[in-house]
Amino acid sequence: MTGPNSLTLNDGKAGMEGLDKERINKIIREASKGSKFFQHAEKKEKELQCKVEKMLLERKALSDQVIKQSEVELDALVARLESTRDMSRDIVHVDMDAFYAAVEMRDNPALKDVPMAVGGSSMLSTSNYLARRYGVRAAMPGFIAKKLCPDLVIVPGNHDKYSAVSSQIMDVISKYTTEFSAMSLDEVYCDMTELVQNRTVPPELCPEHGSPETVESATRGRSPASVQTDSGQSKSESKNESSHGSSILCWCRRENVVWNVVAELRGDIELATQLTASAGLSCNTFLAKVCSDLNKPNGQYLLSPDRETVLDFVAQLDIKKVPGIGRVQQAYLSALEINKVSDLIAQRGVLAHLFTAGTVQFYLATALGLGSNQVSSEEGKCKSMSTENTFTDMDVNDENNKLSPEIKTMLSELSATLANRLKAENLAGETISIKLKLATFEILQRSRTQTHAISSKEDIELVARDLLNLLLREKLEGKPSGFRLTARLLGVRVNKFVTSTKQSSLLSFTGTSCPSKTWNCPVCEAALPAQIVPFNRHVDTCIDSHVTNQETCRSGELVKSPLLVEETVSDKVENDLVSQSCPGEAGDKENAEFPGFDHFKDNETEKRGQKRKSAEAPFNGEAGKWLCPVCNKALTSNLAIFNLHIDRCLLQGRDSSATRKESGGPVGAAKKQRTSCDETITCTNEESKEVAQRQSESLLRYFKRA
DNA sequence: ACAGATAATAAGG
DNA sequence: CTAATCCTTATTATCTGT
Ligand SMILES: Cc1cn([C@H]2C[C@H](O)[C@@H](COP(=O)(O)OP(=O)(O)OP(=O)(O)O)O2)c(=O)[nH]c1=O
Ligand SMILES: [Mg+2]
Repeated sequence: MTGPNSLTLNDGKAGMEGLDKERINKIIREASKGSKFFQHAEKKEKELQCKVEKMLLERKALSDQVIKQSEVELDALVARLESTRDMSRDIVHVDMDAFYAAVEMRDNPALKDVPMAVGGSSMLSTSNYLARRYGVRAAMPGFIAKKLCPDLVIVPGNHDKYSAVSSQIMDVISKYTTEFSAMSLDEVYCDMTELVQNRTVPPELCPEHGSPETVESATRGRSPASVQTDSGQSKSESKNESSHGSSILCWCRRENVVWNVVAELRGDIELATQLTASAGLSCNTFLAKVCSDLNKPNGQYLLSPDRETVLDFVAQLDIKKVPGIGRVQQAYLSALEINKVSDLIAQRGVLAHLFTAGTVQFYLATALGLGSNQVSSEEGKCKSMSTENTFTDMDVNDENNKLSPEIKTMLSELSATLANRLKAENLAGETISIKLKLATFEILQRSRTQTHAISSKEDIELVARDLLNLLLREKLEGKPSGFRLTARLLGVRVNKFVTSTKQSSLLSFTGTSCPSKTWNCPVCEAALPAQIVPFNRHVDTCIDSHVTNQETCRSGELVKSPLLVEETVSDKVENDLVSQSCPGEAGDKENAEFPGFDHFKDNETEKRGQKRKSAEAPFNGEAGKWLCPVCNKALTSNLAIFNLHIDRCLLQGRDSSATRKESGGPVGAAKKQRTSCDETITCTNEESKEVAQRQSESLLRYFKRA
């Protein structure tokens, strides 16, 4: 049972039909063997096979009776799904052909007739159709592609250029409909319903049907089920090849009008960009997407909005063609001898016991050819932003088990670029994650939700470095001294964005302003002269008014705490920073652990120095220290560091109480990724309402599907 | 029971 | 000669506090 994995060719992509898969896989294998990547891929493959085996055991344990029973129960769900079928809209999926590669070929005619790919020797983003004949495709390392096709020309990508071209494409589409949404630079869903209605003419005015006879125009893009003998065939066929203009004379029938409109759209895209697009025409996003692949490149495929036609169409589909079914799902399903979409229905009674309710519902909806017919409308807002870098293997820890300088530098750079990108979109987020890919290709991630949204380079770096430190501690546990954790990738992500009015609230004290001539007030953002006493006085009053005015500010109590703390600061912890003061922390004594705040050391001394002179103490009336409301330790009165400490402390509290609880008794519960479906569709009487609700909720979710 | 946080997995371009 | 991306979203399981 060796299914497809990262070590074998993924065909099934447009332009990759009928290749010598045998030969190609041999070359890939040859080029890969022994590498760390290969070893990791093998490991993952084994793990997957293991899970598949487990599932098969569960499958074996199912009696025919139980399966039958589930089938009956699932039929209710099928009926419910069926009742949601809506084929009234004309949904189109537009997908540029070999997009990046096509742009490069357009701009450099020397690349026109050679196999080429965009990317580098390490990784290709995509390839042109000539290169695909050799098995060269996206997500393949360039050096392996070269072995498959020694004449392959690899050109570096230019994302900005593709982005600009993408904008042109969107401009063209916006002339057709306002209801469209871009899934990527080269993919768009459009709702053409309205346009189609507007451009449909009455039969008596139809160029083709002046007379009553309704002529079905068959084209290359006709669905198999509806191909029939008709007179318009040759005309439509040739039009389809040429790809622009209206290929069908008839403008009185819905399907023909969509066909013509989309042909026109694709023509306009080509006029504007000199690039070709393919399109799928159907009644929902799922079907449209599948269809857009069928006549690639530079073609279109229409699937008639007819229930039987749709059912026949999906039934014969290879399971892997379904968007949402990737290599893992395929492995599970093919092990169950489910290879076509029709098998999903046939084996629904089995699926019910092996997959989650959501997955079963997704499968059934798929088999019914159902999908979302809503494009655009809501959201459009991004939910996370991340940057990551791959580098030659690098030690994470130095000889003292501190973060190595190289890693710190990486983290600093990543934080900077991420902060810039956040700033460009005026975003700030509460959750910071780091990602570490070890030299073994194993991926580790850690995240922490702060009590406030942050966006500055310094804030991001501060939290990210803390997370990385904690991860390092964790991974170093029980390891002999001298052990090095070595990584090949480091990444930083920010999510849980807050609304723009809520962001830049109290606590996003940006260190960026500190070295400059002016400092920005973290509350009102006013630029103030870089003098500590007046600055702090300003911030003080700002915070006071802010706290009282904004009860919605969830960090309000944390902000107030240091202000309300009585002057009980113990002087024993002089220069403490966060990690030293947190309970249970083996603290780093270096201030250098807090990047971007070196200048704060100066500020601290400046503050303290001036405080002795001045009666006006910033933030609190005492020795430049605040008390952590959680652990009661005295801390520097640096807002960012203070907040980091609190976030950490809150977490620590949770963790340690959890540890206490757990250590009291045995903790069991084996993990189960695919739960058997006992609490799902199968139910009786009272539970049914609840389940129905859960299902209809997830129904909505799953129906979005694109 | 529910909601939030976390970490891993899966999938897509 | 080496070399296996980068970015975004969703789902799932588990654990936590309420
Ligand atoms: C798979 C992949 C795609 N891409 C980019 C490059 C592609 O040109 C672009 C669109 O992806 P696709 O639409 O999947 O591929 P394509 O447009 O190159 O070819 P076609 O549609 O004709 O099959 O996405 C990446 O940048 N990284 C990746 O890992
Ligand atoms: Mg494409």
